Amino acid sequence: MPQQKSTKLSGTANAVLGLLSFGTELSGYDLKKWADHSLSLFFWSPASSQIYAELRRLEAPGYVTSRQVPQDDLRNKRVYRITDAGRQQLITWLETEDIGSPMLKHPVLMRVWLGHLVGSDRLREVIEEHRDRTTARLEDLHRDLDIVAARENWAYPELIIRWSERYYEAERDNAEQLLLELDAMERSPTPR
Amino acid sequence: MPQQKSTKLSGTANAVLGLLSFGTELSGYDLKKWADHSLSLFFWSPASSQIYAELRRLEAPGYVTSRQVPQDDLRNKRVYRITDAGRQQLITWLETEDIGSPMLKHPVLMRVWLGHLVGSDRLREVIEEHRDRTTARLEDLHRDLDIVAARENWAYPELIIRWSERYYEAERDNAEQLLLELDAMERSPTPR
DNA sequence: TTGATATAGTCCAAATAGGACCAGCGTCAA
DNA sequence: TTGACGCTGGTCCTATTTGGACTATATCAA
Repeated sequence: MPQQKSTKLSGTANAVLGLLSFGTELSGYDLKKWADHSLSLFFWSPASSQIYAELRRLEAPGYVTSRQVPQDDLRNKRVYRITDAGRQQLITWLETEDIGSPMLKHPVLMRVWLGHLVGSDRLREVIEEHRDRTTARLEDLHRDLDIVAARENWAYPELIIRWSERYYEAERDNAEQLLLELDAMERSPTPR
Repeated sequence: MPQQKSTKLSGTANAVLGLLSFGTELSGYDLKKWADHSLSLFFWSPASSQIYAELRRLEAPGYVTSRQVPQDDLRNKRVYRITDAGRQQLITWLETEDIGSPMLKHPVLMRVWLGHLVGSDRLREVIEEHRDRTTARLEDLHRDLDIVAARENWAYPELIIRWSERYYEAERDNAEQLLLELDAMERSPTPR
């Protein structure tokens, strides 16, 4: 019976527990794919090395269990499953950890901010590309929505996808507006 | 004459150069405050230890210069100024570095995503608080806009603030919509 | 037959966060 | 007037996290 010492878990550790909390058994590799696909919409996606490290750290206090699955005669993979203690730990974290502010890391806005160094043609190019990539992303999301909506017990992830759709729409519109304001700036008597 | 070896600079290093590129001489402490205030709108704000480390790293290849400023008889501070080489380095970085995707780290959405563990009252509470904090932030931003608009040479930062206003408005509306969808979910025949 | 892509990881260096600590000064209240 | 607290201006240390290089095998396509 493994002791669950109340070691503070990092955000990444709890994110991994979160992925496992939907019930399926997953390998580190699976977790990375899932994270890229779902978690990355609203949180970062941890590096795979980080995921493997967290899994080992989660196993010691008994928050997850693992077993070997033979793949073929030479290889096997290790799949992980959340335990009741792990689920409880996650719930406690969700309820007690205070909720920080959202963080945004936006390379396009970084360019705009330093517009005085960039040149407005290049700037416009960057923004237009961002707008187009956002629009493309929006279509992917719409496909994801169908997939997620079909599953049971996925009502909350579905909310996330709907939220993301609205988020990307706003992003696209904001890019458009930014282009308009750039036009206006260039026509106005801003001295250099 | 310091050699500027073309050592790759980290994102943080370039962000610091960016802050200095507006022309004023700044101490590490000033830079941290500025970063918290402006950079944090669309990029993260580096830890102060990180800022001091980057400043030392930027001085070696001659991207910034520094001088001591006596404060009182016992203490003095060190202020930094960007050099032409630094400005050129920053421009090169802006033009050649490829532009990654925006990254979002959103603790509120994390809670929503794990809604099956959280309980819908708590969830609603979290979202409402987020909406209110966003609204408050919006007012601060509006004040900042007046300050920034008054300065010359700050047209691009002004664009950023306008962009952020639209961003926070969308965030507020999205939170509101999320609350509506939660209501709908609870009235619908979702088992458990 | 060669090469690309997917699976399933490990390892390491460098970047980054974040808190503890230090010191002096100013201010406000008890 | 003494103490508490906060702001300025940092340093130092540890833990976290990233990201790339590396190892293998299997599978599919040109």
